[in-house]
Amino acid sequence: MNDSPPPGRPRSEEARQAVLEAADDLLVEIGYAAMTMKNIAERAGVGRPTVYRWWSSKAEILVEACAEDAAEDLAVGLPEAAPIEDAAAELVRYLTLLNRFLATQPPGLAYRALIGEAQHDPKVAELVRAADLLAPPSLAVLERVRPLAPGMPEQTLALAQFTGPLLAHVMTTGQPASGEMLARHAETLLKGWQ
Amino acid sequence: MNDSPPPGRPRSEEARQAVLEAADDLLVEIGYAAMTMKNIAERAGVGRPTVYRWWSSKAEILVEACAEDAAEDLAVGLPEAAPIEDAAAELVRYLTLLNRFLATQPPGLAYRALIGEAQHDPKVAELVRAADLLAPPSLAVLERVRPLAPGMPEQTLALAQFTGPLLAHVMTTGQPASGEMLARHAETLLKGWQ
Amino acid sequence: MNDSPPPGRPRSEEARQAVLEAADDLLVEIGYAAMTMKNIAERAGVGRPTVYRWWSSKAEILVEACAEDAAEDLAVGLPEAAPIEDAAAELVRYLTLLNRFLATQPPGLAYRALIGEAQHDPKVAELVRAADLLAPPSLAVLERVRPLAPGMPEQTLALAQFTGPLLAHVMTTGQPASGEMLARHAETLLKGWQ
Amino acid sequence: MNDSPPPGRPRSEEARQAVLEAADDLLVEIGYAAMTMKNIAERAGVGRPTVYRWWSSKAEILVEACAEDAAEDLAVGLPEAAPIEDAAAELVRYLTLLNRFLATQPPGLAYRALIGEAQHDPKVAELVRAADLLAPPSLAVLERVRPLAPGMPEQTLALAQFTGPLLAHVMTTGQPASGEMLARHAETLLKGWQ
DNA sequence: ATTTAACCGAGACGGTACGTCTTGTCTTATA
DNA sequence: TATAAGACAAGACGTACCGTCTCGGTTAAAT
Repeated sequence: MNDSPPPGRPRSEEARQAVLEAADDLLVEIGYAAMTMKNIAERAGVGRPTVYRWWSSKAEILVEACAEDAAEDLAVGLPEAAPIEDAAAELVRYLTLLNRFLATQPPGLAYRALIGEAQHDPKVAELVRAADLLAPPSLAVLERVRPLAPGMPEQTLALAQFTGPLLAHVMTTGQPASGEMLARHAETLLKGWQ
Repeated sequence: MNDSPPPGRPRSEEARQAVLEAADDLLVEIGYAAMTMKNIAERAGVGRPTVYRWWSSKAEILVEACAEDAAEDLAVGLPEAAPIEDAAAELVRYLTLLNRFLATQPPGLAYRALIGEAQHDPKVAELVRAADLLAPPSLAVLERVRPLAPGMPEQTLALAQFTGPLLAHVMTTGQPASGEMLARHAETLLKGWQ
Repeated sequence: MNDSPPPGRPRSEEARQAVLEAADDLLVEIGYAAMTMKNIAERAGVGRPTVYRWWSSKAEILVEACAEDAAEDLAVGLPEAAPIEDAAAELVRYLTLLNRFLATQPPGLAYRALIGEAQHDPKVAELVRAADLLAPPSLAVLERVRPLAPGMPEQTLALAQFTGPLLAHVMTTGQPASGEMLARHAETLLKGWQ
Repeated sequence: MNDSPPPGRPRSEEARQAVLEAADDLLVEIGYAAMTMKNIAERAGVGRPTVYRWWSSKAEILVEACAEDAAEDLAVGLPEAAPIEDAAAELVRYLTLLNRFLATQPPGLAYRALIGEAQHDPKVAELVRAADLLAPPSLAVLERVRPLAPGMPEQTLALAQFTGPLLAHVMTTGQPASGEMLARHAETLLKGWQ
């Protein structure tokens, strides 16, 4: 039914990409705090109203900019069969990935900046919650080593226990965790979950 | 040696208190994002340069404003002897305290806001790290149930495993954890640490 | 020769009328300053590029919109014979008409707005000069009571002396002149021209 | 009584002068239409809020900028005694001054721009009316050759008859009047006023 | 008692991002 | 080819806050 496009000039995909890339670049180059809607627009070579037409804040741009990249960076790429070979190794493998993601990779920096902003602004909190970048890949790994009822409490706790220590460590110290720490964390978890 | 006070009018303790209280109030009333050096000064009935003379950012004010209160809110007030009666109960007791602190109490909101800002601004990150509000009380409780070598890796990991899941849960969902979650978290930890 | 219509869709007379009427209406409703090409187009229910295709500024639209109306409003409608019955009365009659035109009638408001804009923008100045709304009817009346060589200096001066005081009065005070003022002005002129 | 200055940093006379001069310069260099609050501020080397703090529009700045200059340019500098020697010469002398003022001198351009803007904006109209740049010097000359009751109608008409034709001529043609035109205008007036 | 020096409040300063507006051009599908 | 709809790049709008400065006035130790 709704097979005719809306009237008027269609949205420029070129402009959209330029804005997302400009936001990515600026995050790395000057940091979240120094990013403004103004310099994103200038960097993208795009009019300011064009930015405001499609996003209402730099947080919204970043969410869109890093959602895809994050999924990519956190994809473990395991063989789907043969899951239970070495549970600890699988957890450590993902924790190592996540550690690098949060501490050094641009989408990880964006994620931390967004979680940070979420503490100041409920709208950003809702955005980040809706994008839900971390939970799906983390749960996918978790469930390879431990069946979880999809009900809230058990899943929620396991997820918090799995990634929470790492997330909290990186966010409070600004440094990645050591490999040893990750290994011993996995051990503890598996022992506690027995 | 340096026993003579500096010449000139001494710093006004009254002004200092007014600024700290104004910051506390504004955080609750309008939130971290809407706080500005300007409205803190106005609310405190203090000149703007007076604020800048003693603090260089709203983060610095908040750190000073909430440091004392935080210590107070997180003091468990246990009898110092008779430690090992029920380890799980002690952990849960502290987690409950911390849960309420982070999710509902003003100094806890300030702490989260500061951790958030720390993701954007390295100076704030350093400030929060230096104030180190959470680690001491958390470690105090931890060591009642488990001796920890003061060396970094073991202590750091245990601390992250203890409080990290809760901190991460509150910061990503904006909601307090359930009592059941805290209880089962303590159980898992003790089992994993055996 | 050129008797075949140009190819393609012909210009929409409907759109032209809609734009002119929208300009007229907006001038009265919101004033010249608040008029924009944008709101003229919206009011007319016409695309913005359509407006730009045919007019290059709101001044140009107004000139076209008020040219015809102005001529109408300033037509005295005298019997063509029997001119010299009462020269003063004829002058006063026209001055009264012009007074009302400039101070209260929409095309008069438009004319004043255009003369105003002409002080800022040479292109508008040229436009208004080319449209020449006031001189022809004023000269027609003048020549009924006083023969004027068509050469520039005499005609130009007489015209300025006749309508200039009224125009200047309305433009500087924003108010119409009083009837007495008009009558005494006509008297003075006739005496000075003897 | 009110002999203590208001608290706080006093207004910077330097900034005020810089803004007025920038406005004057820009009017001549780029014209009224192209002037913006922004480029006035930049040209003056002054912050934009400083401009808005003291003036609410470019018209207001121009009124303040040209008020003094206008009075100066229109001061005839006649001997105060011996008035009635040659009435026509006196009128022509002033008309010549006014002609040059309106057609070529910066404050005159500003005055025309303001009268123009007054047709679009009632606030500017009121401003220009309040500044009343032209009437006082014109009336001073008028009264040297013809006593005028200070009551409104007579004075108002005489003023309009004296300067109105010149003002209207310059504003509608954009050109100065010829010397001959001014001379014959003075003649006509004196004859009409006998 | 006077001097001195650093404090205090108030508020203007130059600067810059904000989010909105209009400008004139463009790209679509439709007529 | 003209149309309406509407997105586009550009840039001015007027407001807010930034951090600094300049005032007059206050406070208390050192003269």
